[in-house]
Amino acid sequence: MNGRFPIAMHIMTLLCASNESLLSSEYMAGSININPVLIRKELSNLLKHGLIISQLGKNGGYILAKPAKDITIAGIYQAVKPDAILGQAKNQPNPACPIGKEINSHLKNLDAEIEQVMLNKLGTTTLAEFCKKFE
Amino acid sequence: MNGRFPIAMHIMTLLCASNESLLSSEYMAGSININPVLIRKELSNLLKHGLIISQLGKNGGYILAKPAKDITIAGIYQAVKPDAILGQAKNQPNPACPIGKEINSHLKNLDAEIEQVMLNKLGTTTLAEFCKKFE
DNA sequence: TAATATGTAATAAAAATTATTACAATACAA
DNA sequence: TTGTATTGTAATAATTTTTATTACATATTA
Repeated sequence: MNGRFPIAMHIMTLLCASNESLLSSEYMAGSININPVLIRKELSNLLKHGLIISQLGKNGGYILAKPAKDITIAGIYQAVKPDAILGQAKNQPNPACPIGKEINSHLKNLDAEIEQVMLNKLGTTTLAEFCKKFE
Repeated sequence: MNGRFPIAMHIMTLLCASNESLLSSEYMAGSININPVLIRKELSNLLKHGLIISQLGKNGGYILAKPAKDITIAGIYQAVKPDAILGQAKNQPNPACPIGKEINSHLKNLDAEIEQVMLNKLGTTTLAEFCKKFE
């Protein structure tokens, strides 16, 4: 996992706290202290996942696509989740080894199980609840 | 998360399947298809965590430190787990922003909760059970 | 029509991961 | 007691991934 989830959470929290006024990528980059282009890339992704809405042109910016009480942390995680939460080996194991031959498929199954319990847990908190912590 | 967990699992599974005969780092590197020095680094770490035992010198190698039924996947994960399973932002958020100022501590709490449910789940499977899948 | 945003491509810089080389220390076996 | 195979680890190089920057087309408002 890289820094995408913290960035996505930061973006969503800012938008939640903005109380439906448009925020610019420049403003959010200032809060996160990161390059505006990277933010816009993540914003593109959140947009694609239907979590936010953008408005082009002057005075444009971003707002949440729906009420924060209807967005769960799980939904945000889904938008940025890596292929394998438990990590992926870069090299193909030796197919002549009885363990090496099969291990990737077993690890993949394990990964799917873990992702499920994570999503269950992350699904119990809404963005609105998370945002309340900042009051 | 990088490739350390898959490597650690591969090592532990090989040792479990070896039925208490010593395996060399060279042999394991061949199954995993990775550089022997990297394997030895991970072996050092597993050693430090008390999961395996090494024997120096000619005909040396590695074996499990205890029966595979007494080792859980959670125990293996603990040996290689990253600081933050949900990822860490590289940059310090803007302390002048009310969200930026606090978000890291809230994300850290969230991370701890998620790690706990992961460990609970990984704790329900032993290495012996995982190893049985390969029969 | 000027100004201010989003959206995105191309590229550069930095950081992290993985691989390699080298060699000391140890223990077995002939 | 000497040669050999193995662990253990440091130093360095190569590769890959992540993050930052530059540039600019497109859209919208005033």
